[in-house]
Amino acid sequence: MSAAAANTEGVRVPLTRERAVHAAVQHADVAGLEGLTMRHVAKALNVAPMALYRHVANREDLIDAMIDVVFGEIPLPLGGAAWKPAMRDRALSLREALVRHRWAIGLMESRMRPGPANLRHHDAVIGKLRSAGFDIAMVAHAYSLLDGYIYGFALTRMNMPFDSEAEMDAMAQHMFEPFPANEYPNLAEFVNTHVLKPGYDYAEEFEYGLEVILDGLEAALGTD
Amino acid sequence: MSAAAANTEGVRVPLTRERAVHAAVQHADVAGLEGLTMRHVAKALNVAPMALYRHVANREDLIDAMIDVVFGEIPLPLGGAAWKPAMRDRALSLREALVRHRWAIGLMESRMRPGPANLRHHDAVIGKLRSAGFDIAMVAHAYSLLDGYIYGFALTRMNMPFDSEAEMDAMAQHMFEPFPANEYPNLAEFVNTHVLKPGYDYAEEFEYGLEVILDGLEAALGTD
DNA sequence: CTAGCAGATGTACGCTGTACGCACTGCTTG
DNA sequence: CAAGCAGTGCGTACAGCGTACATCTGCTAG
Repeated sequence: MSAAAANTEGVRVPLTRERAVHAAVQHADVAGLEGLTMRHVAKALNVAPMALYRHVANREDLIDAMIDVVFGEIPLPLGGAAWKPAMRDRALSLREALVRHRWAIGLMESRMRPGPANLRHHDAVIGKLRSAGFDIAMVAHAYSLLDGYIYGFALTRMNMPFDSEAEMDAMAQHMFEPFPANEYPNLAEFVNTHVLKPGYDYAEEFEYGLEVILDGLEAALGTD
Repeated sequence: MSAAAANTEGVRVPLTRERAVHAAVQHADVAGLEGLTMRHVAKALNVAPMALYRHVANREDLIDAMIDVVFGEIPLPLGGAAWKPAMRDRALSLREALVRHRWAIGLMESRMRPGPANLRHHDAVIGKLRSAGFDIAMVAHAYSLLDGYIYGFALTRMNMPFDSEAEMDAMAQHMFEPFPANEYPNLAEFVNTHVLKPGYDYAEEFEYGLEVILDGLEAALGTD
């Protein structure tokens, strides 16, 4: 095989920052952030590990770029819609992106080098709120509440990727196993009659809280 | 030096799980989760790295135990107080614990092996809500909203440990540096006139959102 | 044809978690 | 007092990590 990068078809495809970042995102979607190693990303691209360093400064830089990809997937609230549906749509889009890219939860707001999509996103959201009559302090309140809730909800549900109810049930059993029955009666009742109830849907839970927050902000906006 | 562990005074102090976990918590408080290596914890205890494995199954098990220490620092809502002040106190205690132990944010709710303090805590909180008239579905709503907000707020503020305003200002400059001025006017206005304003206090921001959520829950409880 | 150069590579280093087996301790028995 | 035993700490070793550095390769400009 030639020294130059080649894909599986043997056609020469030069490695670029974009290709590297995309491969990294795809890998992290499957293997998580801990499974994201420079060597694995390189292997996915049919390239030597050190080749990546021509296009990214280091692993942190790669992750910064990956986060900006996630921000880029969230539509900007640009239209003339009212602030409330705009914020609701943004919250749902952001949540969907976080579900697609679990590894990004916890990193979205803690990067020291925000990318352009990141800044553009926040600029657009703030602009939407400002033009809807939120003063600066109220923007801060709204943003804290909304993003706190969105990221927090994603975070607390991150490690619950149970597609089937049986899987969920097994996990619950596993967690309670080391403890005597009835030691935690309230928790047991809650888990048994609610979380494990057929048809329980996290997405509905998310939207309930979102409405409470949006209504609370609307009320606060009126009394300002 | 004898084969048995000895502290700096030469008095023999047997290594225990508790001592190991405590040292790990202290180390993580300073060095973060990434800086928490088995070798460093061992060094802090004046012990060989592998000695830890007599008391801890592996690094994950150690972290599980550390998380339970954090849960143990949060007072349980036991008294006869009304649910609202009880939930407010719990939220503030939890937030304080997360500020003390930044490394724990993102791990508190995602452990597959919850410890006894963890389960006791959730049991007590659920019990408080139930005895205040929340039905099971309403408990789920309240818990999702409150914990989502608490953890999310902590998360979005995690990497903002700026004690001084000058430090905050420098960080903001640094983040905007690579971009042309006025490319993000709304964001710039927000950062300059609010975040960098003297006297801006994150704690106040947290409590504002907390009141909105508690009021929203109270209203929903009434109309149920 | 040759020079230069950008990009991919191979090697190597210090770090990590931790499997495995040994060595030492102090207690429990006879 | 001796013997054995269980518990605890240690030393060695290995695979895998991020990445510094020097080298090699193949394209492009003259």
